[in-house]
Amino acid sequence: MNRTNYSAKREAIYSAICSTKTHPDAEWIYNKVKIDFPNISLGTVYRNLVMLRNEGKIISLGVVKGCERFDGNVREHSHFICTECGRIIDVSRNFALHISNLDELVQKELGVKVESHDLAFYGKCDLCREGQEK
Amino acid sequence: MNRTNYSAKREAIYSAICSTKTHPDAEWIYNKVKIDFPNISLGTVYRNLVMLRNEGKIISLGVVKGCERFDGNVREHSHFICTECGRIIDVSRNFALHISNLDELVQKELGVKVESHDLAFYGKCDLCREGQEK
DNA sequence: AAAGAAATCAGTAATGATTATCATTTTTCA
DNA sequence: TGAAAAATGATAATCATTACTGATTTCTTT
Repeated sequence: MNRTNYSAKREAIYSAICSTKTHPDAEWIYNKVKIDFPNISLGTVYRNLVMLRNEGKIISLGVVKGCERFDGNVREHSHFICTECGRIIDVSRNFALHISNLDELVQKELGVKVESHDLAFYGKCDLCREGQEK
Repeated sequence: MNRTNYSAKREAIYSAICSTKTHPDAEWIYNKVKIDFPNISLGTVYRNLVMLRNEGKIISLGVVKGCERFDGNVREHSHFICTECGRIIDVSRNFALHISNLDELVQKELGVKVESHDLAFYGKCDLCREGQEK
């Protein structure tokens, strides 16, 4: 198997993700890292996102409006996703107690191995609501 | 505003989605409808998926392995998604009571309008587990 | 410290799902 | 029925992501 070598770029990518609560996509991360590494390639960002995700250092929040979004906060927490602008906001209230025991129920019912779960809320964020005052 | 005219193809697309529990993607639906409408275009499928979703007759389950997946069952229910093969399985156990009251908490905390939520479980399905006997 | 091996990278081409376009066909309703 | 509106087929365009390749960096073993 391939080992993992040190990479300053990978560290910068990870730092960029952890530096924000915007749950960025590859392009955002690329532009952020570019400040310190002007010659970085977008392909390098994508390649390292896969590696960081496999290592469990970041998680994917899925595809929102065509772009995959990432989070450096790997502790269990829920998100609100605005269906209008695509903004993703952390829900600080912890719902783990409500859900963690459900994993076992799903495993039993379906005969599968549940490794994670995700609770997301969808709707209109505050900015989009006032933007259309409704 | 534009009205919505009758369309036999749209009905067939909706029927195709409701005829299966596989939570299909556009390509699957296209091939299914093609049996009865050999000249249907893939673009028509995509166009009608948008319309059916806007009407609330189907829901999107998000992008799994690069393809958006759809469900004709719009009643609240959770899904298990296999991270290996992309299979999506309905969870029959109803968790609505665990979650519905959380919408309000999220609205209060973030000042947003929550319109829906989604609880998904991820892991390895029975087939993928035995396929790698582990 | 230096060399060879392995991993990472930049730059660029390729991929593939989805969307847009437009001329033609179908549906609606007066 | 016939004109206006909506839907469609065929195809081109878009755009996020992946694959490729030769150069560069990191690691290991002297």
